[in-house]
Amino acid sequence: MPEQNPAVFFEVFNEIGIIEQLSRAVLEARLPDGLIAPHFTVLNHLCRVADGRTPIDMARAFQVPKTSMTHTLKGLEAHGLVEVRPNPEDGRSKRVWLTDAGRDLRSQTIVALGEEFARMAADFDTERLLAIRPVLTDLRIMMDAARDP
Amino acid sequence: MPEQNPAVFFEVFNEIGIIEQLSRAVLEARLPDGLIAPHFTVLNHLCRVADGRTPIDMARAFQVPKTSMTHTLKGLEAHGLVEVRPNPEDGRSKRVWLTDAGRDLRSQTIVALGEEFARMAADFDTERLLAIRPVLTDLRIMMDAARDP
DNA sequence: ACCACTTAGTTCGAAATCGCACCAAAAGGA
DNA sequence: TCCTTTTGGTGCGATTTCGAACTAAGTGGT
Repeated sequence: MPEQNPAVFFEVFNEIGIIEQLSRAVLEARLPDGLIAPHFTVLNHLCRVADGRTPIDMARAFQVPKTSMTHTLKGLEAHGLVEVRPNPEDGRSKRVWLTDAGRDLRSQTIVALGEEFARMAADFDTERLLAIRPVLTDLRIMMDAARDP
Repeated sequence: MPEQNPAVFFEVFNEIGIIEQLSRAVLEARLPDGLIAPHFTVLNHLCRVADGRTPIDMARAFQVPKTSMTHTLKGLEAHGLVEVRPNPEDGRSKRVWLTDAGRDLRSQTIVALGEEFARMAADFDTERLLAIRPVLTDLRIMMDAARDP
């Protein structure tokens, strides 16, 4: 007979914390020196979602302070992976565009990660991941909606 | 017809990254000023696993550099939550002991989190968490074993 | 006993995160 | 229009993370 035991949140969050750390290490091992996970996240977002986004849009999308986004974009710009240009429609803001180098680096990283994930898939049934994905997504949505505004 | 698609790793890690961020925010909102998640992790570990652990043991358990552990312990010590004493069995190392204040803070935080998780359980069926927990655990174990030594 | 090697911990410096304060531009009400 | 408020972005400083180099102490081979 199942009971609603909130303690399972604790255990799940604990595992998630460790997996996040390990998966971040996997990603960063495949990035050039000086680039870390947040840099890749921005490249990926611009590529998948919408090139030409404003910094504040992305800060909100990733739920990081805008000062952190400024800093991350500085790093990407220094590596020639994005271009930050003024926004002609709003003098306060800017727009961030991928360069060819940025697009290339993102693609290469995706490929390298794909290879690594394929190796992992030999040791771990991806069916089980398919099964938990919707639960993680719903959990994320619930928590996102619940955070204090 | 299911196929082994490594891309599901990407999606799962992405959700996990977001949930980690949100759950860390939930924890840190319930900690006193100046204390963050790693501080609590150490308190919890000492309480649950073994009081009197050496710093290097905990650094390895959490897979953080030993310099980070030194820093975290400095913070806990400054708040009077742990005591760091020399290890009589090994002149190089130290042992970390919870103070009463440390034990109390850990308990109170667990209670506060329990209340928060109970609220979450009203919006999210904990049966689904129970179901994914073994998958997360196995995934963590697989990745832990796979990381380059 | 000696000496090379390993191990635990710290110091130091670089990079990252992020709150606070600030500026410039936009928005909106009177 | 004028003036207040809001919004996007940055500069600054405090804290965190973490690698490199160092010290002190234990280990082990000869």
